Amino acid sequence: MLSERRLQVLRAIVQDYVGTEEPVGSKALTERHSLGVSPATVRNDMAALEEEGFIAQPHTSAGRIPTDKGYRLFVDKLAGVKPMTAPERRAIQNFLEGAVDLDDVVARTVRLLAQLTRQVAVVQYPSLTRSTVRHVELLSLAPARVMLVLITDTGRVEQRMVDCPAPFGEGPLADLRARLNSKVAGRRFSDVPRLVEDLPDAFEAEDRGTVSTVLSTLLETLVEENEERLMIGGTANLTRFGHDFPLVIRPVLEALEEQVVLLKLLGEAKDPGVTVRIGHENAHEGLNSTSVVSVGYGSGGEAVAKLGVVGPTRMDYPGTMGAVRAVARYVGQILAES
Amino acid sequence: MLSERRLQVLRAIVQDYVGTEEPVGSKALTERHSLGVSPATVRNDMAALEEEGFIAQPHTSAGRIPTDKGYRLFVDKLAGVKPMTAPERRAIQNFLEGAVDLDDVVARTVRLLAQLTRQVAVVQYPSLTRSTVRHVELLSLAPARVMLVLITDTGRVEQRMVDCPAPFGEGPLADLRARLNSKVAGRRFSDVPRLVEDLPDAFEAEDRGTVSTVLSTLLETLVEENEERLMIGGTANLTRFGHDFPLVIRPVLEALEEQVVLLKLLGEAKDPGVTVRIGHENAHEGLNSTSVVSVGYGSGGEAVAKLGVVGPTRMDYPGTMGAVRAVARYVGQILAES
DNA sequence: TCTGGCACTCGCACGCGCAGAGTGCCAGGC
DNA sequence: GCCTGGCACTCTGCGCGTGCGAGTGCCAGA
Repeated sequence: MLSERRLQVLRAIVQDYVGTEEPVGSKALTERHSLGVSPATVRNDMAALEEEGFIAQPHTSAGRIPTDKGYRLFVDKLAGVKPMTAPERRAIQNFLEGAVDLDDVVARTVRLLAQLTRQVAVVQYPSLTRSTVRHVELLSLAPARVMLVLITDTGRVEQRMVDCPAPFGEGPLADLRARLNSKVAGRRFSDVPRLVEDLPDAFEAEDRGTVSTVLSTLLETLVEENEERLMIGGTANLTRFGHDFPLVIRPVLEALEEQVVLLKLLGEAKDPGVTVRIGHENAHEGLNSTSVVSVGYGSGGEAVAKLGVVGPTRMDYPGTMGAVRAVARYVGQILAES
Repeated sequence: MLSERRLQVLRAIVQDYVGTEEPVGSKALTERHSLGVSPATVRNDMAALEEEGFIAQPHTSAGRIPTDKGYRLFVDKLAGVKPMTAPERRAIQNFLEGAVDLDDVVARTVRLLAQLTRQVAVVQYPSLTRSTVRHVELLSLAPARVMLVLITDTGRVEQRMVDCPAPFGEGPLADLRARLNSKVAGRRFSDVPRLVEDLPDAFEAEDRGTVSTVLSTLLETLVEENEERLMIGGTANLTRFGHDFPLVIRPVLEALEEQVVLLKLLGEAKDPGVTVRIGHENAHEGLNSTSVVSVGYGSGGEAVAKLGVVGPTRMDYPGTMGAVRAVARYVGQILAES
């Protein structure tokens, strides 16, 4: 196992490299951190760290830079989560409280995260399947045309147009609306299919087709929107990625446009706390030189969606993790209130 | 005035430069375009074009590149709009027809535009103020809490939570819903304020406060959402901007995140047809080295919103204009159908 | 186990010269 | 009057060699 001092050396290397963006040498280390030993000793430690794969040199006779494995150790063992200061927390809260609706909450969250971390922010809309139904509304727009509006407890609204196989009167429509709501209001989305199963039986034969059509549209909405939406912001921060960035930035931008990729990325984070995926730990190739810091957020105790940031592996992990955690917490509060 | 041949030379320069991304010289020009004259003659023409400010050389003894003014002349006089081929048109139509709701229409449009033009696509959501009301729905969520749902003829849905000053029964709520819809359904949003003015008078004194609150939330929604939403896509295409791109790309990404800037940009395009703003013609500084090609689209004869692309001034104008125009046309059709 | 010293390696910045592309201009021809 | 071929000139980009400095690895001694 690595000695205490070697871990200190690794921590110092990570911190310096994150700050300067340049390979760090033994002399510079002893000057900037009071390690209490000489550069020569540090050199031996560095050789050992390199042997173990925690650091590497870009080329002989350059300083060392941390590897993905080095960052991993740093995040797991050497660094905590840096909490936000009180003024920062107040600012976050104030900014989020100005939101007028769910879209606005998400939009503000993205901006906030991007600003705080100076990285690319990704916020997932509160998931439908893990939410509960607040209300289902049916509107008759034409004799054989119904609009279905679905409202979740997180304030999300989905609507669909339904073309009915036969004209559908106001009476049966009101009936369906009432029955539907009494069945599903307050229930989780995942329970809905089971709950509405026998609803058509309560209707006259002539309306049964229409009722089934409406219900299947409702179920479709649940499934389709399970493929959830995201909002992204702070892409301008990509320009601070590094010097060589034309090659790096391209796949990142592409990955960011692939919602599926991003959702998978966020979905992989299973821990209750902040999750960090470093470099090659990300399954997607384009993100091999980035790190993803993500966390779940929710209106109650349970996470209904994820949010996070994407940045260079060379990032300020403690600060980023602190910001991500704080934002998630306050977004959860805002959602619970509304 | 410039002679016919000089215009030909300018056209050839623009075409070559757009293709190769490199300054074009007199010799290359005569080889690739059958101008029927020698390089020396072309050189004289180029000198004249430079004198007039249509082209410039990056440095002495390099070829010429078009200036913003040169592109302007090219777009206005020398190039038409390249129509899409029949297969392309079919592909566009097929792709857009798969959309399930408005969000999806917009999302697909963005992807389509980005793919067709290989540039950054911007699509504005159909505007509220220029739309008409299809339906207003009021849902009682708690004794003193009402959800307001607004549905437009373009399929857009907006919702707001209303905290009432006093409990509001189902009876008055149904009454308000009916009166409200009979007043505003089918009317333009801009007419709504006038139409609902005297609605509170029809209610009992105890409910009037609540009715006013609901109405003012409705009006607020109209105003706030007048600040309209956008969707952006194809940012990965920014990497094809040029070699020097770190400096160029940054302000562009920043501008793209400022919805206000983009909305203004699209808003400036007043023509009924495709509008092109080249380089410094764009008011926003960050976009001084980009061109914006935009056009209005709408479900009926009238434009309800804009869409367009942002790319390097060195772009294929005829092709881009053709793609933008075609996509706008088909999106309009899709919206009219739904 | 740590330290100071020393030789060694390499990347990088700098200066130089050369080749190539492209221009401007001029004198001559149609 | 306009076009053309020829010629001298200018500039950039590239390859090459050199010197410098940062940083390392190793070793002997405390």
